Amino acid sequence: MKDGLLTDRQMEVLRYRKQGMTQQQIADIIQTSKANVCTIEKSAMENIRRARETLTFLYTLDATPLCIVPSGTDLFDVPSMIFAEAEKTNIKVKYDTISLINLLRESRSQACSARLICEDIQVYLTEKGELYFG
Amino acid sequence: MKDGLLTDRQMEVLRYRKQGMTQQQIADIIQTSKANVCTIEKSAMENIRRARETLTFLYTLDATPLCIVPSGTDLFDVPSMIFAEAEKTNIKVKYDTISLINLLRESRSQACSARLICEDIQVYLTEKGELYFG
DNA sequence: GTGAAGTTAACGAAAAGTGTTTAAATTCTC
DNA sequence: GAGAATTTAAACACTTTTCGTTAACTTCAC
Repeated sequence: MKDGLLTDRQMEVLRYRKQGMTQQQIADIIQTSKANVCTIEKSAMENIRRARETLTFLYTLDATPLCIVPSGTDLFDVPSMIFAEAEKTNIKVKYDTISLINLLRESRSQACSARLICEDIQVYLTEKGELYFG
Repeated sequence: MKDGLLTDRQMEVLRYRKQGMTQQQIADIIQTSKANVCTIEKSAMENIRRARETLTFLYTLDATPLCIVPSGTDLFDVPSMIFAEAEKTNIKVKYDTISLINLLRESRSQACSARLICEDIQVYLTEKGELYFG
C-alpha cells in the first residue's frame, strides 16, 4: 500500500524544482543525468495529470456534461455561459458569479492565464447544482 | 497516454455500483466471479485514494503543516482551531468561518458526518493563506 | 556561434500494477 | 442460525511503469 502515485524520485525532483533549481543542478545532487531528471519530472507531471483525471471521473460519476468552455474565452464570460446552459436543465447552480470564477481559477489554474481561458474546459453539473471542470 | 488511474474494468464496476447493483449482479453482467468484482472495486478505491494523495502532495508542496484536527472534533470548532494556529504563523487565512467549513466538507466529505469529524485531518497552510486538508 | 537549459527517442532491466481463480473468512439481514 | 453479500489472501500470467543510459535535438540569452 503505497502513498500516492508519485515515486520517491519524482517527489524529490518536484521539490527541488519548486525551489527553482535547474535540471542540471538536480542531476548533480541526485547523481544522474539531466536527461533522466527531465524524464522523471515529465512522468511526474503525467502522474499528476492522471490523478486529476481520476478524481474528475469520480466527481462526474453522478454528474452530466453541461457544456465546453472553448479555449480563448474570457474568464469573465464563463459564468453567464454556464448559467445559460444550466437554465436549460432546470438545475440551479450552487455558485454565484464571483465564487464560480474563483472555483474555476482554483481548480484549473493552469487553464487560466489572467483573464484568458487557454484550454478547452469540459463543465459538469450534478443534480445538487455542484460544478466540476474536467 | 492513458486517461486516468482507473482501468476500464474499474470504471465499469464503479458505474454499476453507483446505480446500486450488488457485486453478484455485476459479476453476472461482466462475466466474472463476484470475488473478482470485489477485488476490482477495492483496487479502484485504492486508486482513488492514491489520486487524492497525489494532488494533496502537489498542493502542499509550497505549504507548511499547520495542525492536525483530531477525529472526534466538532466540525464547528475547526475554524477557531485553525485561526488560532494560523495566528502564530503570521499568515492570514483566506477563508472566513463559513467558507472554511464549506471547504472542509466539500474536500473531505468522507471525513465529516453531520457535525462530527471522524478522521484525523492534517491541515496545511500556504503563504497565500490557502488551506488544504491532507 | 557558444553555452546552458530543456526535450525527445530508443532501449534494457527491474519493479509494480492488473485481472483472474480458488478457497476461506467476515458482515449483514432476516 | 441460515443464506446472501462482501471481504481477504495467495498465487499465476500478463502488461505497464519506472529508472537509467546514450545520443541527438530545440530554444534562448549573450
